[in-house]
Amino acid sequence: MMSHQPVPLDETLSEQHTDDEASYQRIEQVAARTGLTKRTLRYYEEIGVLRPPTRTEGGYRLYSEADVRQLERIKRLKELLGFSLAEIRELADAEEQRERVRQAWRQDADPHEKLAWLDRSDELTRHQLQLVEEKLAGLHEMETFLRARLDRLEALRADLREQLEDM
Amino acid sequence: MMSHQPVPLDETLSEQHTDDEASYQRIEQVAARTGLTKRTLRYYEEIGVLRPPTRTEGGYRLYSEADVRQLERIKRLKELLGFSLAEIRELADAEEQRERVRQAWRQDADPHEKLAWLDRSDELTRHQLQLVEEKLAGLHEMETFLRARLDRLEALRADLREQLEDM
DNA sequence: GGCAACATTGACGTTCACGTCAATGTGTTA
DNA sequence: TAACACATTGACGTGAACGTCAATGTTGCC
Repeated sequence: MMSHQPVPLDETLSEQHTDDEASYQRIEQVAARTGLTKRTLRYYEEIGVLRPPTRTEGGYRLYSEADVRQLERIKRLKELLGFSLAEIRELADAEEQRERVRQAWRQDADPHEKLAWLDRSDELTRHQLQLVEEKLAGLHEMETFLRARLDRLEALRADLREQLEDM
Repeated sequence: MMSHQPVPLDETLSEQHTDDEASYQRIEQVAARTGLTKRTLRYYEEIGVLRPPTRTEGGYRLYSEADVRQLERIKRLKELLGFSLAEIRELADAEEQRERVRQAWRQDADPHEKLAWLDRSDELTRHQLQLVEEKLAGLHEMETFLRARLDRLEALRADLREQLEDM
């Protein structure tokens, strides 16, 4: 009821202005860029896999470039790797935890506290890595199997060609 | 109403008796071995991702070792690689096509026909391989990223330890 | 041949990941 | 400031992948 420029509400006094926050985009744009639907964007926010973007005074969502990157990561985790949104949410939560730790890092001077945080971060990362490694192992097995089959097919083909030439 | 031994109906005159068909198992057993539920086994059969197993005269399902292996493949495709049952069904259909081609292989004497079949089989396999490669690439990227993070964490840890020793 | 244990087929219920529609408010442009 | 495109929040609908329950039939064993 009194808006002129589409200026985001918070982050105007953002601590680090990584020029990600320079260009905000509305939901339609982001949907088009990511290949997701508007409904999906709202849903991801609703269930907590995407942190709520900023809003205009009127309540329109304004997505940052960082948000778009996160959405693309989510999309890959889902489509390419078959993670459920629940799993993705776990990963995202872990990332946020890590982020908070990084923020607090410079605040805290106690090296023992810092070591504990490092260990926590390390553990989270190793857990994620393990998930990835498991899937990698399975895929490698399939790859090997399929390549072996291709080789066998090629051998058969060679036999056939030889047979044909001999006649 | 007149059954004595749990002898499967068909495949008793099976063309090749690969001693897979030697030990048939009932649904409970198979469920326990595969970690799937009985409902899931029936469902997979219903939607066509698993070819219907043989039955006793009374109608009990009897799964072969080959069936169990197929179920384990399906499970991996789903849980590890995130394929949908629709995708898995496509892959299974392709496999069956390949199987039929193999059966017909010895029947047909025309080398040109055989070459055409080889090409078809080759194409199916390459398609499957491509799906796998795509997922592999995505996972490798994630792996690299996570390993780099672990390295950075280790570097920070080393710094901290040094600091502590100096005091 | 009788009985407990396990199987079968419906049929309906549930969760996830959205799709779709309606009622209403916002942003931009003429 | 009127108009029109685009946004918002409910709310209900949907397809996939099963879970669960009921009614009934089968198998193995004594």
